[in-house]
Amino acid sequence: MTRALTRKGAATRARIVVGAAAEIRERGVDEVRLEDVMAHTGTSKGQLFHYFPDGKEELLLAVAQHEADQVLLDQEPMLSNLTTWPTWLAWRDRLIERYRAQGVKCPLNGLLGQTGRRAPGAQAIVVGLMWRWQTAIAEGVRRMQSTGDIAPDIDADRTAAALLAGIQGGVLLLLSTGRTDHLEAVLDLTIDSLRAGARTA
Amino acid sequence: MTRALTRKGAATRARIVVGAAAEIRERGVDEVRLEDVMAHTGTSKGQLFHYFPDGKEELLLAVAQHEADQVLLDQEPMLSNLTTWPTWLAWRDRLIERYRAQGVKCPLNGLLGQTGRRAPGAQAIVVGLMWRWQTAIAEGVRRMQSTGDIAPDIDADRTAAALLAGIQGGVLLLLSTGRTDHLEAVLDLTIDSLRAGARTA
DNA sequence: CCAAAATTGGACCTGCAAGTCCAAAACCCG
DNA sequence: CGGGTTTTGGACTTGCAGGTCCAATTTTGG
Repeated sequence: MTRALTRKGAATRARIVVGAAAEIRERGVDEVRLEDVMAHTGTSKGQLFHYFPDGKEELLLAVAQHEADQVLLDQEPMLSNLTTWPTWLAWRDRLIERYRAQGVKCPLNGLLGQTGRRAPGAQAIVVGLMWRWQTAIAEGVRRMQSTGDIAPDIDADRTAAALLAGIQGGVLLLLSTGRTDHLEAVLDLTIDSLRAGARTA
Repeated sequence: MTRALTRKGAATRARIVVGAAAEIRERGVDEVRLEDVMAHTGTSKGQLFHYFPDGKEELLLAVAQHEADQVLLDQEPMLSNLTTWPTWLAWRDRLIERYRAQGVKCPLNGLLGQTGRRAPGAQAIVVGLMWRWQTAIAEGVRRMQSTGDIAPDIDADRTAAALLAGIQGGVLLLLSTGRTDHLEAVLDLTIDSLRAGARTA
């Protein structure tokens, strides 16, 4: 079934997903036609429906998964190693740098706003992404607590939830305003707050 | 020009905007057809294009403005009177209650994600909303500083920016997960942090 | 090297939703 | 009341994007 994929076929499929993802990031989900994807990836309509029998919806789902994975990969290796303050700051810098560079071209926006409504599966992908993201942050907080760098009475999960929300909102506001002020404020204030608490313990 | 509106005409126009807004909140921007609006508001195509000559785009813009205004109105009178801790908490409760009730049906999502790309004017509306929102919060922080309830060394604008981002992200996550956990965490942790700082001053 | 299966190209179909048009009805004001 | 204007209804046009189909070509495995 899924085993019916030649090396060449797999390559084409991947090319379509990556190309479509780029196109969508650039111009938004509902501005991208299948024809655009075809042109941009050098494929034909027959190929699109060969690799994605359910058409656009299935393609969007694949793109969503691809983009979601990418979001977390971009934060490595910091995100998985939030064990010292320098790492936290490096993570902070990476986030800001990444989103500043990317500007208005946000994969998440497309995933959440548009794809989410259509494909029920996309919802699950986003939830999965957020869950992994938040878990990684919470894990970081706990490790810092174990070394005494963060006060033990802090609720790691709740803090991670708030920080994640702040990041998402910061990115969202970046999309509207074009500025990273909000994202920076969230990260700086939250991290400062966590550091300040350490001495209290 | 705009004065060529009979009392009846104005009523019809308003009915269209309100009805379209409800429809969009319920089912998402790109799931709502003009025909749906017509059915839901008891109007004809002729009327739609009579009151919104530029068609769907112009209608969406009007809806966006309407929804944006509504967002802030829903937070009154608390948002304009963040002068005591009880008011802050009441504001917090109102926000959570409102978004919990509204669930996945979020006007902002539609405005930002979909409308934003299409109509350049919608972008401006969202920015305006965020600006007013953030300004109101910052004003609240400053007033609390003037009464000594919040530490004077806190950067009101930056704090407001972070809080606003947190709220937006919290709502965004509510859309994906269906839970208000993130929103609550942001509000509680931020407000607690502000209160804790007071004694330091 | 051959048959079966996967891959590819692109013409064609189809449905739908935005937008156009105009004539009928209601309304306003002197 | 009466002429001009606004309001209303709904049939019709149009373009387009997703999806179908199939025949040609390449690849694979034995």
